[in-house]
Amino acid sequence: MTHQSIAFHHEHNHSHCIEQALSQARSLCKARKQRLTAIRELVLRLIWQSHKPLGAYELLPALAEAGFNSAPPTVYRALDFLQAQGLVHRIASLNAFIGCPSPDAPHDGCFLICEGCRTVVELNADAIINQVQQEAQTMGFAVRQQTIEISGLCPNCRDKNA
Amino acid sequence: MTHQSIAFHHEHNHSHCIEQALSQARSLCKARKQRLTAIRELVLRLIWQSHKPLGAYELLPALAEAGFNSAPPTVYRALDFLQAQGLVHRIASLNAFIGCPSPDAPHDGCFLICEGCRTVVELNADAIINQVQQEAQTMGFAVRQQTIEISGLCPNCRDKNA
DNA sequence: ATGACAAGGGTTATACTATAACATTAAAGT
DNA sequence: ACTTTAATGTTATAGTATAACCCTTGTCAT
Repeated sequence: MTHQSIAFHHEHNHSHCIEQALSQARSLCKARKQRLTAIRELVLRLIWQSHKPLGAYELLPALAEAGFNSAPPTVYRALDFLQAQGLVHRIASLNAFIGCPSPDAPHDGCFLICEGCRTVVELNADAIINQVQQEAQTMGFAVRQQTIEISGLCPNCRDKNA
Repeated sequence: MTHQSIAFHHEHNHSHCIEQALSQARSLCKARKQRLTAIRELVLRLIWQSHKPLGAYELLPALAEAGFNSAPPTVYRALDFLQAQGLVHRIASLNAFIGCPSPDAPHDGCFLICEGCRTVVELNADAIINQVQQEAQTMGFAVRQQTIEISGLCPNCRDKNA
């Protein structure tokens, strides 16, 4: 099983995903002298509770339960920080957020979004990105950011429908 | 000048773009036995008034001026129709809509979005789409829809900034 | 230590985007 | 003409995101 396809196998031990994401976040923030505060860490943990993206407003109840303010700015601030650190990505086509499995280097994700189970996998898609760069260059266009979101059916859900 | 790059040259005779888009829309709808009503045609014309995407709410004042109801559902219905006919695309990363230059065959667009002048160009990006298909196939993922939106600077704006 | 400054968070209000639900009107087919 | 369907009008509301202001807490130089 490749790293990338793990999320499409619902039998995987997901607590590994969570713990790895959190410990990586802690060490990255430390190295960058950024503060992974309680709110920020909680939001990151909540987002990593599954491989399904969560909307900002879905996070608010859990913040309230944990005793924090649960007005929208609170969660958007945390999300802004996490995005800036590359710890989460925003999925524009879903208005939702997903944890980034490789936050070491800043990058734009390339996502496979299952319309059956809503699982999202981030591809390591150099080939696609290079292709985009090449097309853009032909037009004299200087790429700054790429939004690449592919919707369809993951292997599991495709088989179920068949 | 290629068809695709026209929008990045602001000297082009844009009335050609508008008239071509509208006449093509009329003939397509006729062939498909779909009704390009006054509201729908107006919305399409408004969207084609530039190569910059427009938000749904930016269209409402013009609808009101033309004597139509200008509540949100009116414009969203028109946009839904135009999207279904492939006459406009929605840009997810901007929550905005842009005219499609090649509505004959249904397709997902691949867009270059200039952050300087906000002009958007739709690429004819078979190479990218094939690359995406290939990556997805490797994962056993069945692609249904692609959202590919590239932000950056068009040739004009890039030169200005330099 | 302490004061100045910057960063984070609380709070209220509001902007922006999109759809639900139901009533009314207009068009198309018979 | 009658029926049926499609389109539009209308009101209300859901969902997403940010502005603005204030207070608290952490950081750092002195």
